[in-house]
Amino acid sequence: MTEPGPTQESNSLGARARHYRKRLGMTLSAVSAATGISISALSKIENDQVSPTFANLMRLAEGLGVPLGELVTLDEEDRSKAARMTVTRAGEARFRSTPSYDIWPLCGNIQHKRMTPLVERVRSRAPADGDGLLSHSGEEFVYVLRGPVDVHTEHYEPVRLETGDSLYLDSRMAHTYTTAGDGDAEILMIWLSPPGSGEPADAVEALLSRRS
Amino acid sequence: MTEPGPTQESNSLGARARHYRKRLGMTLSAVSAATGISISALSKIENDQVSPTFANLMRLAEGLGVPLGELVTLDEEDRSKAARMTVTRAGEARFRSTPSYDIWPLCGNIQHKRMTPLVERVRSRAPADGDGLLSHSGEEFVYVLRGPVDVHTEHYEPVRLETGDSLYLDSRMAHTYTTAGDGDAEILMIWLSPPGSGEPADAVEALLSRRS
DNA sequence: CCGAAAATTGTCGTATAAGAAAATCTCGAA
DNA sequence: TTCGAGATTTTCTTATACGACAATTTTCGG
Repeated sequence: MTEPGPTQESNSLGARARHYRKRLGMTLSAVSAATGISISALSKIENDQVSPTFANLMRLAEGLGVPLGELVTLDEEDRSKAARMTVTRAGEARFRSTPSYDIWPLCGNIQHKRMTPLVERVRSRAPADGDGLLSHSGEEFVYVLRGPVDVHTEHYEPVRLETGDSLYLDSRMAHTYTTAGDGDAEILMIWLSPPGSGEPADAVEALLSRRS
Repeated sequence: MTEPGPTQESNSLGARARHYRKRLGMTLSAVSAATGISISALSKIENDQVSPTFANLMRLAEGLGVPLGELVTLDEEDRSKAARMTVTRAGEARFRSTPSYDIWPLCGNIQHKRMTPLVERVRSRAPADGDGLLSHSGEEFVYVLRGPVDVHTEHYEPVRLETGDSLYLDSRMAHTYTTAGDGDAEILMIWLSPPGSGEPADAVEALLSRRS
């Protein structure tokens, strides 16, 4: 029965569940396989036709790779921004450097952005060469422009990335990058500061100072 | 041991529920009155004899004055222990497509990431070719892997990006990408969803769904 | 327009959560 | 120790989520 739709509950549990599923490009049957919940039950959950049990909520969060708190919590807070668009040409970025990296912050002239994009040239060949493993807040995504690159972390075995490979990691886990080939490697990194930590206006400076 | 006794949380839902109730010095019947949940149901929940429905979880969190995420989420150690990393090899990503783009979501299997990285192959040569200008919430960063690419927006003149150029834009401004060369172009896009999207604005979904 | 995949809706049997009331437990006071 | 009143747990019955299957409907690409 289609309730007159008091509101298009964009923040209902079902809407969030669907959101996370779509985000992974998964179908209901894929989620069903991943969670053990039947397709029909999933459909009813996403359409808010049932009130799922806690057990199924946990399975669903697990299968979607979303923290349970995230799945059930309604977020609030809408921030507005003035910034609209900025372009950085190849080679136009301002150059910075640390013992282990040459860094080109991208799109630095936009003010209210929450992601911090950088191109880094990796010069060191071993973790000890430069700064060692570093831990900081936030998350980072890395796309290898010119590899190979080795990723060293405190919890995983080193991973070798070739050109075109990508990686996503929780920055709180200590990590560092080294070049694994003959010459320098080059990576594109996008760093995302945690929600509470103000504008990443000086994010690059923070990174640079941490690394000195 | 001398456990100071301050909130040694068991990671059981019932234990947490009981803890929050005790902290308020409330009795089961008081909570029942505050939440509308029967006393017996509350007792069973606290003893982990049942798997409460989502409806009751919300009422319980409300009545206890605890954020729902807090009530259902395991403690901090668990959260940080989920030190996470994921790698996607070049060409390993799942393939999706729209009339104007071929899309490879990257690192789709990591838990709780806030950025959504994609590689997109841009096929359309004019904004009208495909989806037209698209507006959604959040921010996006684009790095051109193989150009040239034209960026069309509602407020700016079209911008031509060559290989290695990058761009940062407020996704709420309608925009689209077209290839400006002979063949297809390829871009790396990182989309960042807003902290609390009152609007179900999922870029992947928006891109994948033909129109909206 | 067509066909295939995905998603929704409906039914039924089963498992189990919710609610009401009775049974048991706690614990302070006489 | 006993008593008793509130607090909690344990029956019961009822309500409803779940899984399986089937039938549409919707979506989306060709």
